[in-house]
Amino acid sequence: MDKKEMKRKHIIEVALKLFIKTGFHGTPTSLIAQESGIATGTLFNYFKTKNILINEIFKEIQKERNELILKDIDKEKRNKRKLKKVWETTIIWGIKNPEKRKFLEYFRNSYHITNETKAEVYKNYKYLLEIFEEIINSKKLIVTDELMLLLNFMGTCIFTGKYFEVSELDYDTKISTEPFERFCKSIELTDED
Amino acid sequence: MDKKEMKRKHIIEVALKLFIKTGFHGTPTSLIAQESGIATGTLFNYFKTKNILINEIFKEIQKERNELILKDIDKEKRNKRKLKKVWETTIIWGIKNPEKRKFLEYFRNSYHITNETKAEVYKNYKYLLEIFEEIINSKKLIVTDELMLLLNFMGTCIFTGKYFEVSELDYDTKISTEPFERFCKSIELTDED
DNA sequence: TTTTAAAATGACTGATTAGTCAGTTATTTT
DNA sequence: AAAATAACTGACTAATCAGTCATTTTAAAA
Repeated sequence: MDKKEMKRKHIIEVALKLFIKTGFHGTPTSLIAQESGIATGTLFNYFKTKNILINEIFKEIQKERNELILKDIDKEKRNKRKLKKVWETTIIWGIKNPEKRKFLEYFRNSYHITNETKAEVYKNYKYLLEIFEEIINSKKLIVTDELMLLLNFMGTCIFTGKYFEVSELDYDTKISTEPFERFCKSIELTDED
Repeated sequence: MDKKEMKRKHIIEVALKLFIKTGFHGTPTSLIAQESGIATGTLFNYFKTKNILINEIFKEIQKERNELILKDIDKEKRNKRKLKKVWETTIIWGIKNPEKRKFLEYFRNSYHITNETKAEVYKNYKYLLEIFEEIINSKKLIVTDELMLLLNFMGTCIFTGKYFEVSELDYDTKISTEPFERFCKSIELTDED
């Protein structure tokens, strides 16, 4: 990584922390620059506007998280194991990266994030939809559609992550597996699937 | 309701819409006043600061929603029926009040909401925790604790609400019941419970 | 070493903002 | 009806902010 890219990453890291602490409009660009150890003017050499900056942060985090979740997923043959991998990686990433997780939580629905940025994010869920479609077909489940199943899955997963945050516990496979197994039970997904 | 209270409610309604559209710092108090049909100075007669305003909105919505959910809940004897009531009311309220739902979603975790306000909100979940504690004990479930079960329940419930939002479907008991029944199945909760 | 190009600087600007307050209007009390 | 009180008004202020640009510093090329 060249010097310029390193500096860019550093600014993103600093701005991300400030944004989750005091919000977008609550964080002056002058402060972002100061905390990054650069002049205000320099900040705008790296990101043309403050809006572009927050969108770049969003995309960067989303990309990093998604690549991690999808990594090696195709090595798993069985759908249950695939889901388990997604489940665990999502939760562990959230615990290891509390600030990034919070950033996504805070700004996912905010008006600062452009539709273009949001569209990029939705693409990431395509592979999960396909898995659920397959499960519905093979198990002949009576279920509204794969989107409903995906949302139930994500809901339980995200809120299990929340459990670790609220209870301030370290990650524990046993605790994390429990709600996952309950979800599988509810759609009759076994180790054979 | 007296005139003053009506005006207060009106300002809250206007500000709520603006806040979810352009955020806290993105919404000038002058605009809130203008859209409410009052002078800027008058706004500050009703709410001493902008921060107090957003916290009041938050508390008001949370209270309204919670009272509706808890209404008549004790009329139900069986735990499954109690949960079903919570489930349905939560989702239906969200569909009927998309702006208020969004407001809670956007600002629940934001730094504008004081700890005092947040503490008030957490109290609302006490009755649900008790229900889950009872279920765990009576069913002798192997489960981390009642908080985990509560979060799994809320996660699935909120994301089922999200399903209706994303798919732009009207409320449908059949569609809504499906994921609820799946959740019950996962904890072996039957109509007899 | 000298020249050229790229990167960084920070004082500055034009615009905007939350909240004030002296004065006005509406309402209630005497 | 007059006096007293309460509610409302909006121009104003002191502060803040995103983004600019003329100048300086650093790095690369000749």
